[in-house]
Amino acid sequence: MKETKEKILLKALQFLVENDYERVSLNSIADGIGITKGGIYHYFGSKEELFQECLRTVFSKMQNITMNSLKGDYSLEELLRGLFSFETYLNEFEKNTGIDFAGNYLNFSYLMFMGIKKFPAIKELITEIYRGMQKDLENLISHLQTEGDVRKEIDCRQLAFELVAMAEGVMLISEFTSDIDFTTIGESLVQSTLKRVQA
Amino acid sequence: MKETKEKILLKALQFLVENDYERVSLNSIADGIGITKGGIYHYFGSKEELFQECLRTVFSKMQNITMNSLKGDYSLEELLRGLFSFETYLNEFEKNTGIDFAGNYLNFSYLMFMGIKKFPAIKELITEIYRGMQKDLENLISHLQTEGDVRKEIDCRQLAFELVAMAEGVMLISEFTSDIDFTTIGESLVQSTLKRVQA
Amino acid sequence: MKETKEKILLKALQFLVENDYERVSLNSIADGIGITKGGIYHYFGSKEELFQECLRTVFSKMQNITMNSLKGDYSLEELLRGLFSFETYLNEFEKNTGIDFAGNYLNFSYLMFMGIKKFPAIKELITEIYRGMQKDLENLISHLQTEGDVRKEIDCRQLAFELVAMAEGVMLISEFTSDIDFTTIGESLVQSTLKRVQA
Amino acid sequence: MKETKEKILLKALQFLVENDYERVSLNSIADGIGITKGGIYHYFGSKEELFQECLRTVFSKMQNITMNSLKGDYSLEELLRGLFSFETYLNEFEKNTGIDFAGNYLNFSYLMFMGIKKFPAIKELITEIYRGMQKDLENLISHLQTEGDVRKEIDCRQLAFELVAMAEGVMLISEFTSDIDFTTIGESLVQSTLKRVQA
DNA sequence: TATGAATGAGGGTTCATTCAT
DNA sequence: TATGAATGAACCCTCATTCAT
Repeated sequence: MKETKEKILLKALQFLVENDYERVSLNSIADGIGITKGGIYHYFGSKEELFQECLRTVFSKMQNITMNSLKGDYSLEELLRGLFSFETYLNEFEKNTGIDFAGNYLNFSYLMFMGIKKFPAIKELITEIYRGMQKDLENLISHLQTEGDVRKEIDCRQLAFELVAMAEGVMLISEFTSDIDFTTIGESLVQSTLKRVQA
Repeated sequence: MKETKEKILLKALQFLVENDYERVSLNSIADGIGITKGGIYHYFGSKEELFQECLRTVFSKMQNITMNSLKGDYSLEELLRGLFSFETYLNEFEKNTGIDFAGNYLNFSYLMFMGIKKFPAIKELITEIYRGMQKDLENLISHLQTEGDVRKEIDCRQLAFELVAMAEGVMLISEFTSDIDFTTIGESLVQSTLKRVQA
Repeated sequence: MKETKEKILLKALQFLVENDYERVSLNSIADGIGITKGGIYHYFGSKEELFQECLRTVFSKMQNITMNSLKGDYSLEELLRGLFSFETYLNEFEKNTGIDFAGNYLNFSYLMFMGIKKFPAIKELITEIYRGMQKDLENLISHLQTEGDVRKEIDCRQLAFELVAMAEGVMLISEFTSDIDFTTIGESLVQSTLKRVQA
Repeated sequence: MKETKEKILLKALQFLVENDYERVSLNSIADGIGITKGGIYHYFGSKEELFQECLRTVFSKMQNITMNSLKGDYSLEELLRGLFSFETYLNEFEKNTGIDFAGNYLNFSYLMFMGIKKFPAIKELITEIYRGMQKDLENLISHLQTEGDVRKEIDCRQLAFELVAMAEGVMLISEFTSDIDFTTIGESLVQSTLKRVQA
C-alpha cells in the first residue's frame, strides 16, 4: 500500500527535524511506525535515497506554499504585510506536512543546510524556490509599478531580492534576539519599505 | 607541546566545515595530522568536548572580528558601507583562523546551526555575538542621531536589529541566487537605507 | 532460531567461569560460536544485559536444584547426609547446565560474588535462594521435631541457618585444604550433628 | 621515598575493594595520590606486578592477624568465642590496612576470589593462611585435650577444620540472610560446640 | 509485502605501556 | 624521581545493508 511508504517518509522527516541525519537510524524509523528495518528497503534502495526523497517532498511542499502566497491581486501594502508576517509560513507548513517545527525556525533552517550539504540536487531545488519567490515578487512589484503604485526609479528585481533577504534575515536573527517582538518588527518593516518605495 | 592540540582543533574545524559533525571521525582527524586516535584523548575528554572547544574558538574569533568592525568614529555612510560589505567578514575570518570557507557562507552558517543544536553553551555564545553587534550598532546610530545625522523619529534599537538582519539575510539568500551581484546589492542597500534614515 | 541465543548464553557462561567479567569480551564469545559480534546485539541489548540474563539463568537452575533436594520425606539422618554430600550439587549442576565446574567450587563462588557486586537484581535472586534453602530446611526439621525425632529445645530456624552455613563453609574451605577428604568430612559432620540434635 | 610506593599500594587496594581488577586503572590510582601514571612504573613493572604485590601485602597482614588471634593460653570457651566473634576480624583488618570494608564481607571475599583466579601465587598464600589457622587451632585443641578439657574421642584435626569452615560459612551466608543476628548466631555456635566437644 | 537473523565496517573510548625529558 | 606526550590494541556498541523465508 502507499500508506507504508508515506508513513516512512513522514517519520523520517519528523526525526530529521529533531536530530541530524547521521543520528536518525532506519531502526528508529521502522520502530516508530511499527515495521521492520528490512521493510524500508522495499520502498527505498538506501538510507540516502530515502532521505533525499524525504527532503525533496518537504521542499516541494514549501515551494507550493510560497508560490501560492504570492499569487493574487495585492496592493503594495498587502504584499509587504504578507511578506513580513513570518509565522504564517511555518504554520502553513505544519498544516501541509504534519510536522511540528514548534515555531522553531532553527530546525527548519538546519534541514535546509543539511539537505544542501548532503544532496547537491536539493540545493538546486532550494535555489529554485528562492528564485521563484523573487521572480514572483518581481512580477508583482513590476505590475504595481505599471499601475503607478511603485516609484518609477525602483529596480524591481533588486527590490524583490532585498525583500526576500530581509524576511529571511529577520527570521534567522530573531532566533538569537529574544527581546524584540516579531509583530512590531514586521509592521515596522512594512512601513519603512512603503515610505521608500510607494509612489 | 601546544602544537598538537592546536593541530587537532584546526583539523577538526576544517573537517567540520566540509562534513557534518557525525561524519567527522576522530580517526580521520588523527590520520589527518599524523597522530593516533588515542592521542586526541590526551587533550580532549571526548569528541563532544573537542568540537565544543573547536566551535567556541571559532565563534570567539568571530566575536572579536565583529566587535572591532563596529568600533570607531564612522559617518552614517561609512557605517552602512562597512555593514554591507559582506566579503570583508569571511576574508577577515580566514585570516584569523586559517580556515578557507571558500567564500561559502553556507558552510559557515551550517557551523552555526550545528553548534546551536548540539551545544547549548554555543547557542548562548552566538546569541551574545548578535546581541553585541546589535548593541554596538545601536550605540553608533544613537550617537549619530545626537549629532543630527540620523532622523529624530528613528528607533535606534529597532534599526540596529533590522540592519543586522538584512545583512545576514542577504548573505544567506545570495547563496541561492547566483545572478545578482554582491557589490551592487551592497551599494544599493546602503543608498536605500541612507534615504530613509539620514536627517 | 533460538539456538543462537542459547549458544551465546552458554558460551558467555563458560567464559565467565574461567575469566572475570571484564575479561570476557563479546568478541571472544562471538568467535567462540562462529557468529559476528554484532550478531549478539540481535539478542541482547548490551554486554551487561547478556551477562545478567546469563547469571539469572544459572542461579535459577541452582534454585531448582536446591529446592528439589529438600523436598521429600527424609529421616533426620538422610536429611543431613544429603546436605553434606557436597559433590552432588556440582554434579547435578553440570548435568543441568552443561558447564563444567571441574569440581571447582571456587569458580562457582566467584560467579556468585561477581554477580552480586555487579547486578543488584542478582543479589536478590541469590538471597532468595539461600532464604529458600533455609526455610525448606527449617520446615523439614520442624516436621521432624513434631514427630519426636529432633530435640524439643532446638531452635529450628537457627539450626537451619547453621547447617546451610556449615555446608557452604566446608565447600569453600576445602578448596584451600587439600589434605582432608571430602567424604570423611561430610560423614563426620553428619555424625556430630546427629549427636547434638537427635532426640 | 618509600612513601610513594606505599601510597600506590594502598590506593590500589582501596580501589580494588570497591571495583574489580580490570576496572581499576593505573590512571585512577595515580590521580588518587597526585602523581602521574608513568610514575607508577618506577615502582612496579606492570599492572599485574603492582596488584600482585598489593594482594600479597593484604593477605600477609591477614595471616599475621589470624596467627596472633590463635596464640595464647585460652580456655575452650574463650577459644570458641574468639573464633565466632566475626566482626573482630574485619575490624582488626581495617586497623592494620586503613582500608574500610564497611563491614562488608563480600568485598573481602571478592578480593580473595579475584586474587586466586588471577594470581596462582596468591592462591598458595591463602591456602597457607587457612592451613595455618587450622594447624594452630588443632594445636590449641590438642593442648586442651591433653589437659582433659576436650573429650578424648575428638579428632582434633577434623574439629579444627570444621570450626574454621563454620566460621567462614556463617560470615558468607549472613550476607544473604539479613533477618538473623550475628551475635546470637555466634553465641549459639559457641554453646552447641561446647556441648559436643567439652569433656 | 514484510520479517528477522546476521554481517561487517566503522565509531568513540579506555588503558597499559613506552620513552624522551 | 617523576612527567607528559603518544601509541596501539582491545573493547562495547551502532547501523546500513543483505538475504533467506
